[in-house]
Amino acid sequence: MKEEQSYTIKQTAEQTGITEDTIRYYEKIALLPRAERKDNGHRIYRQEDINTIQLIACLKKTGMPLEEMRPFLAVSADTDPAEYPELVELLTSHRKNILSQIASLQQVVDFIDMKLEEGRYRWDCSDVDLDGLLEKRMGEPKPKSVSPVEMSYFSVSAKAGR
Amino acid sequence: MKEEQSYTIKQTAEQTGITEDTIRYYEKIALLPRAERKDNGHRIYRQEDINTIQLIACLKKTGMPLEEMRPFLAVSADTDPAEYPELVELLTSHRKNILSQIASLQQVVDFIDMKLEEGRYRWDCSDVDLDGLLEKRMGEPKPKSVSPVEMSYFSVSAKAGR
DNA sequence: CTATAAGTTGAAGTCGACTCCAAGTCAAGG
DNA sequence: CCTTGACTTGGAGTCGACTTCAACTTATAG
Repeated sequence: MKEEQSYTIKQTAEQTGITEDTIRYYEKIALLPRAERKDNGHRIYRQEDINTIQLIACLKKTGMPLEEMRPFLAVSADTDPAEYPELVELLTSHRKNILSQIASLQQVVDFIDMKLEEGRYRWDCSDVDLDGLLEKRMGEPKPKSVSPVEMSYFSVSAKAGR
Repeated sequence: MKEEQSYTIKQTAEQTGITEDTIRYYEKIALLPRAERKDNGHRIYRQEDINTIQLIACLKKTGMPLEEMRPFLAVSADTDPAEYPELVELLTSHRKNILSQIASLQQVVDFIDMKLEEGRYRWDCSDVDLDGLLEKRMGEPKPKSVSPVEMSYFSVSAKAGR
């Protein structure tokens, strides 16, 4: 119904938080498809392209290397994932990946919270119920999936006999 | 009560998942304090050191650059954060940081879930209640902090008129 | 007509984080 | 005594992801 709006590279950069240089770079390494050009050679972007760039930005935040993004960008376009079993595989595997990342991050939050609490109450020595400490912040019960291995640096701070 | 146990660099690498080379590298750039040496010059590590390395590994997972870790490692040792206001500042600010990272990650999970759902039910065109879709997975109500901007790539997939 | 702004290109440079290498030391086994 | 293995060092090389650069085109405003 309405003419598809288009944006300059500068506008696109502003909207996505990705610099113009980087956008061109992504095009160069074919992470983005070659953008359409105006008669003067300037790139033009549509909403669709901006969405793609935002997806890249978001995946970047998950620490995914650019090369690994390629298949995701294929999905983001118009592929039906159900038709490509290995894509479904990929999606579910990365989903698992991210969930474990979230757990990692939550651990660091807990670590910080503990350090902050420690500063406030200033306990000296004496074993303290760490599980209890973790439990009492936030309303969420959540599975508490923190592995004992990764948990170990809590103990250093808990005793820190030095 | 019991003699403090010590580990070789190899054992330390195995326990932390960080390679020997990388551990030496961290020492070189003084991210880790110079490790004690045996008479033959070989490094020896204690549990405390292993904990520190594991904290580094964990922070790495949050995408933090090595340089930014330095203050955190100071905290992890035996500093009382409450005595260094700028450290408390730092901790709370990074805490905020991580929470927003978690939100980002959750978005990608939602994106993946949506794509997967889409494949299963195969809707054609027609606006679909995205909020409803997001809401119905997981038990957690959670604030649903996803910004409209970052949300935009959901719409591309939802209509994808192409 | 010229200056300014906004873009173009290909190539080179930078930076963080490793990763690898050569040359050497030391201890134990055959 | 020689070899093997586990380490040491300093320094060089690699890799991903930009970032900067020089030289150029095109459109608009004064």
